Amino acid sequence: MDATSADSAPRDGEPHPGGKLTRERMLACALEMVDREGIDKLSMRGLARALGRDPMSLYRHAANKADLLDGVAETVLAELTVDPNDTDWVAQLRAVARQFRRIALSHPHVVPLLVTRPLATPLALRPRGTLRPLEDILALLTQAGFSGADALHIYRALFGFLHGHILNELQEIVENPEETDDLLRLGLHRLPIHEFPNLRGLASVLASYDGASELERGLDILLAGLPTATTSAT
Amino acid sequence: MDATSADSAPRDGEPHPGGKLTRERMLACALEMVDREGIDKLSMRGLARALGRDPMSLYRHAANKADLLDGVAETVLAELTVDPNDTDWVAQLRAVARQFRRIALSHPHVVPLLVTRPLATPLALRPRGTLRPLEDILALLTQAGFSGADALHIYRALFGFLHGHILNELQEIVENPEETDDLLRLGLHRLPIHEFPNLRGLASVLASYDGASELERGLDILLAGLPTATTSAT
DNA sequence: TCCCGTAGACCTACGGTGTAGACACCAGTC
DNA sequence: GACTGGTGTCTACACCGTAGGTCTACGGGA
Repeated sequence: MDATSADSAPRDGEPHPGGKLTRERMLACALEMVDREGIDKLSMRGLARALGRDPMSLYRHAANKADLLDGVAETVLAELTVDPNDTDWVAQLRAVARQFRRIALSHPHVVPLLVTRPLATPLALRPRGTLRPLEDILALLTQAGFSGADALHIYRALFGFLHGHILNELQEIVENPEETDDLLRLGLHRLPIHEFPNLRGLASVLASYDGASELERGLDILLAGLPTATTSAT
Repeated sequence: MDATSADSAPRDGEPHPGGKLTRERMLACALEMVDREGIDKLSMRGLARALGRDPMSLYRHAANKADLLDGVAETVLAELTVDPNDTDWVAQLRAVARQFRRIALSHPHVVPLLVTRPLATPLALRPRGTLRPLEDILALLTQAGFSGADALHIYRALFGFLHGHILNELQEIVENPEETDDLLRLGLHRLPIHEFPNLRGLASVLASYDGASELERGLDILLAGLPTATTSAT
């Protein structure tokens, strides 16, 4: 009675294409959907449809929708790797920053989750994968000679800046990409001239935003200023 | 037949307590609900209930729910005032930063809206009240001698930092406020010791976070570093 | 005076949502 | 064989955002 399938199909003709459903597969599929259609198009039912399962199956692997979203954020953040043994802490932080930017830009729809979910959960209850970069950066900085308090301070300054920067960068949305005139491209002609003279005058500058170099300039300022604001090390 | 009410009641006995519904009243009520119960407890139907109207009435004053949320964010941001004629631009930016922090802390549930809504809308289509601070700060900085490009750069750096800072500060959630031991207060005892030694060791530092002074230190670094990163003025 | 346009409020209804609760099935272990 | 715990499924409930249509009051020409 059974078809060509391996030992995973229970009885009917191939009900579940790829064997058992795991949390990882569920999260991967959810991430893919979010990347494609944005965060509020993700529904439990839609996700189940994409996986070919019953919607209620998902609740075996996530307590509720919030938990699923936490999982998606954790999946993305897991791409971030920190080397706590790097002896050049400045270089390592720069590397982390660039990595973070790259990850955020490749999952723009997840960014609201990344910056927003921690507001709802006490630190110790957050997904473990979310705390990993924090722990590793603390290790990096204490090995570099900073006190725990200063290390924490630097972590906060760095990620505060990173979150702010990425929110800035993702706001650069062009309204009419095919238009050549910057004012029209950005839709700024809609603003009344006498109320927003400065803003309208900056069309060309707005249009030429360069996120990568903006990040570097910010890092320059931050990393130059940090040691003097703490009891400096090395 | 009519009761004590003023000239606003049409016929039945006092159908609408306070006269006609306006966008301002609707937004004020929405803001109050969000402040009280958080953002995802706000529904059109619930809001209508609180206002004593039919749910569909709200659509006379907001195109849809997203527009309503934009309105709430705009209402909050309207509390922010910038004096573009201040001759001391550094002091003025500091004042704006402190104001922003105060506003954000008094409406913590709106913060996700403040940092997140702009990601969905091109700059020129955002609510006007949202663009006001930008325009005013550009005016302030160009009057101080900065080029338009540098002014925009400084605005971005400031608000990037502010958003990052406030997201940081609002993450400080105490799990068991009545507990005296910091480790238990923050729930850090739940983390495995061998996986998160540094983080667990920082319980006391985490518990004594001071947002106000953190903001000031960040501003010191930022405002000291900015002029050298641009073609400095005054 | 009549007429008409418009703005505000309301009602109904549709197709979606998250998820509680109960039940069926299976693999292992005693 | 009986029991147990993880997994999948089905049904059902309460709620959501909002399209479409209707009723009423009001203001301004004609």
